[in-house]
Amino acid sequence: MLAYIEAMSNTPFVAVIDLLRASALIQERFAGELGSVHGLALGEALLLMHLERAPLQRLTRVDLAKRLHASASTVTRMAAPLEKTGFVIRQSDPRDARLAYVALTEAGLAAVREVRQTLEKRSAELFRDRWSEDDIAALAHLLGRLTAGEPGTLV
Amino acid sequence: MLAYIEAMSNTPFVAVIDLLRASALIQERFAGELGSVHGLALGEALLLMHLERAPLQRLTRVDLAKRLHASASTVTRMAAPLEKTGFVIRQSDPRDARLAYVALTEAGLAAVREVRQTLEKRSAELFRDRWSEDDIAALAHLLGRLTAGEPGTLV
DNA sequence: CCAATATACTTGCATACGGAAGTATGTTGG
DNA sequence: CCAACATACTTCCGTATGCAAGTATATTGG
Repeated sequence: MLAYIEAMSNTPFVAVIDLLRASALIQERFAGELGSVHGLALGEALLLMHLERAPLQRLTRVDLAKRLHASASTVTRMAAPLEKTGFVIRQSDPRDARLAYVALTEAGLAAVREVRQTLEKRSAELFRDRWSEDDIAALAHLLGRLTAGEPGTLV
Repeated sequence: MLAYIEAMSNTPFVAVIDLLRASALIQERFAGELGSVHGLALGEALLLMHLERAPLQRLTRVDLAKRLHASASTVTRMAAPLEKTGFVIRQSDPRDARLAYVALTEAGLAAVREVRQTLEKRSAELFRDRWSEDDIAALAHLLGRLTAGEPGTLV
């Protein structure tokens, strides 16, 4: 009862805690199939999805870092194996030699489209039980407001 | 426009993607102050909060692992520095010698209460702009449905 | 023009994580 | 009773991450 009262008076905190728990749950549930079926980590999939939605389907490493909420060094190291697989290639900017774009290849585009389908399937399964279309839409809308200020689009 | 149509027909996917992004955003924003003010990582704070809400304010390592969506080895290693700090102590079960409880100490209880206050403040700030009480409550309720099956209570 | 500063990226280092293997204890079926 | 299996925990190993430092290029202010 006390927990209930406390929860009612601390709605933002409850939302944040449940959001973190839901995120961990989703990552746990999605990572396995993503790795075994597509050979990609969740982070790599998100990286490719950002590229897919970017102009010219390419982004600099710092832009990717901001979109992925990761450090620049992490992006550098994430790009290396994807480059080796042939999903991305390195491109330089003739006007600014500091920039090293991570650009999606044809193979990468094909891969990210398959990955997206897998993620869509699993996402739908997540709400299969006792969730109305309106509930899901409401959740998506509210979460969208939280991420409204973030750079980049993934869907 | 195409993205808009696609988004509308893939609401579960949109919700999942935005949930992951919101989670990364929150972790990024909370981790700094949590570390500098309380000397704790976000994961350590969640561990202590689980202990605070558990019966006898203690849990076995496997229970903690389930609640934290972490591996058993991770919990073992997370508990070590907390034990060194004096926030938790190791307890054994007289009936089952395999069990090694992680139990909250008085110092740990004091620490987790302060951490909780910090998290509550930051959580409130997250919704300070353009969020009505009803919006926050709706979000908390929907996220609560996602984590309803999870073991343990944090709020 | 150029010195100072800012930006983009990479690499070294310390830390954190999951999975597999190992150890210890508990449970179960014959 | 005890052999086979299950459970709880720890340690080892490979991998991933952030931060700080280093390099290279671009921009800015005098």
